[in-house]
Amino acid sequence: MIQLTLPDGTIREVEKNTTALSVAKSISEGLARNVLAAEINGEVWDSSRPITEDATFKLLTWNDKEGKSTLWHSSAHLMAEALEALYPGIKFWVGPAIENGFYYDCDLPEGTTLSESDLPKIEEKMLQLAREKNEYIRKDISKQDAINYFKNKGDDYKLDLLENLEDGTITLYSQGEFTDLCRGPHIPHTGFIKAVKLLNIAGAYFKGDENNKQLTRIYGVAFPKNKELQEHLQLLEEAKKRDHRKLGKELDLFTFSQRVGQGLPLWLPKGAALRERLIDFMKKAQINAGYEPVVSPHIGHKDLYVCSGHYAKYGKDSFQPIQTPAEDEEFLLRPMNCPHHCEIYKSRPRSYKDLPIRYAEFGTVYRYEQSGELHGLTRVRGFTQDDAHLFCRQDQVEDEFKKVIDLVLHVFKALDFQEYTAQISLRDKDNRSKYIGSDENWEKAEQAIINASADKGLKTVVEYGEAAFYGPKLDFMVKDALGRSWQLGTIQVDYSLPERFELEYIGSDNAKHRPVMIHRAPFGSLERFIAVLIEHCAGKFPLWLTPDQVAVLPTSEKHNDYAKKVLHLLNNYDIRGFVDDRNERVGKKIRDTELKKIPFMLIVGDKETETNTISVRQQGLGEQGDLGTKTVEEFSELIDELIKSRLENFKD
RNA sequence: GCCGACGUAGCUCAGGGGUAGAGCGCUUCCUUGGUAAGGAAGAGGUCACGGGUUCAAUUCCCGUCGUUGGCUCCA
Repeated sequence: MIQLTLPDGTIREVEKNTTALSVAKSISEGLARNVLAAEINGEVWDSSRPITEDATFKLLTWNDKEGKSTLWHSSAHLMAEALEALYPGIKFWVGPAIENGFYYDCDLPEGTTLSESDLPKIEEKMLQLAREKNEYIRKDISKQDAINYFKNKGDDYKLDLLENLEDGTITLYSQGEFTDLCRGPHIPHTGFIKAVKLLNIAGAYFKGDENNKQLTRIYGVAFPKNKELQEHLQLLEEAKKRDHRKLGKELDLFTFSQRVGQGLPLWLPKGAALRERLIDFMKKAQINAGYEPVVSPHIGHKDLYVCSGHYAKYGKDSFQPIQTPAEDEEFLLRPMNCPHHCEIYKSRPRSYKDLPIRYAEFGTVYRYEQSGELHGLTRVRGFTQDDAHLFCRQDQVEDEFKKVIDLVLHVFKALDFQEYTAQISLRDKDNRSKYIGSDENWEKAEQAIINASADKGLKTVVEYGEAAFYGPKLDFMVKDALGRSWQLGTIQVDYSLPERFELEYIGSDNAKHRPVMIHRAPFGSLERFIAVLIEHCAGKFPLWLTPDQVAVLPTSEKHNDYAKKVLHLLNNYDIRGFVDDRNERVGKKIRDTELKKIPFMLIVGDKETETNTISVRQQGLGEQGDLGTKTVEEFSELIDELIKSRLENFKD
């Protein structure tokens, strides 16, 4: 007999070689029908694998993350079986479960190509095979036997995998007609897979290296119930509705032009105004936080970027240098603002009493992203960073970090980002040769970030080896309403640039010292930030930021003049909007305004004109939205109140 | 850059070897209407661009440009 410790701490005595599945059956048949795998001593196992010793024991179902990935991994095998049946001679590389489904990389027989129109056929084959309820059978195999098997099958990629595996640890899994090299685990049989959707086909380089052959990658997702698939598809639909490219067009915020060039956004009046408001908001906060605005040009001499090291690292893949005709000098479109700010720092000698110095600039930078990398506003070739560089003493790093964290949280509050995590990126624990700067300084800087984050009560994740070569950093990840994660604000310590630019200050000991530099951008880039913001709020921006706060709706053309007068008054109170003076009924105007998500509708007709008032309706609340009749002044107080509750002044 | 898909009116999209259609939007007219769609008429397209096949191409084929999913997840 052996002892199994269940998650609730109870201990169950069972026969040696019992399987998780039979334990589940002894609890309840219903449970057993839902068991996908089991966690034995913290390792995910097939539910049919005999347990030979005392262990902690947990059954995994669709409700567990590991249960889902087990089913998806098995679905990848099922897809491979279907592919092999439909395309004999196909070869396979790897087919893992991923965050939201699975994929398999494969090499199609010579002359065969796959397109999305082939996917339904593959899905159908998969479901047909699933209904056969074929068991996933695990088999230990010697390395030599495995090599022989795949050599015989002609599966070169699997032989490549086998090379790196140790004899004695190798297992095969088979279901139906398909056998794969696999460490498992898998679900009991294919019948658990009730619904399958293959999502797209993509090229993927063998081992991710563009010098290697490109394989065909098929992405899919699978579920134990058809209803879950339908829900998943609905979620994808919802994501499409929130897509910032779609909403950006609908809301007249930005556009792209083939003539101007790909990846170069054009901001339309409404988008530009929204952007300006964000910039003003940040400028105000930064002034309060002791930043000094600076301005520098969009190009710089090549030598500047040779000095900073950016030329060596990015020069080749960048926009090519601009030559001057007479002097034959070379200039680059700036890919970063920091070198310029270093030169501003260097413009005169600095004393330790001057530090910290905080230079801020909404600096537009240009980077040549590969055409395939471009994506809406999140990946562009010209963008504006809310950049600032802090020059400080080593002993000031922690305090500066805390202040920047405050600033980032100030931004998140104003824009209603409630769910965020902070990632602390530190050096690789083992390999320290790739980092520049002294061990001692790194130690101090890493500790400073950890302390500052803890002090501010941030939910943090520490990632070793994710630091930049020039220093550790703290990145803020924001989740949108659909749970997708985006990296926005960033704070990075830099030991490299002060070195390269030979930045100095005179210490209290009258000797020269090197300052520490901190890069920080709470928005990251305005383009990317606005994109994420659009998706986060589904186009319904906070009141202080939204392009039109009100629509004035006259009930008939007779009241257009009064409506214009109202708008004029509102403008005097810094409230923005427009008059809908179309020749339409008020019901139509309300409907259109509701759909455009404009926060307030101000209806004016005979009554209002006579009494010099407006009838206020709030968007999105239906009948609840009727706030009654108000004077313009009363309404403006209401707006002020609403904005103030969200937008506090940043206090240092 | 590479692999796949897509490109038809301002927007969303249908169509298909015989030179084009819907809804919304826009313009004009009728209506002057009170909290989610009043009615009528009209203007708008070299069907991304270039080449080929054909009596005939927006439709089929090739190329270019652009957009888009992916190219990190290692049995």
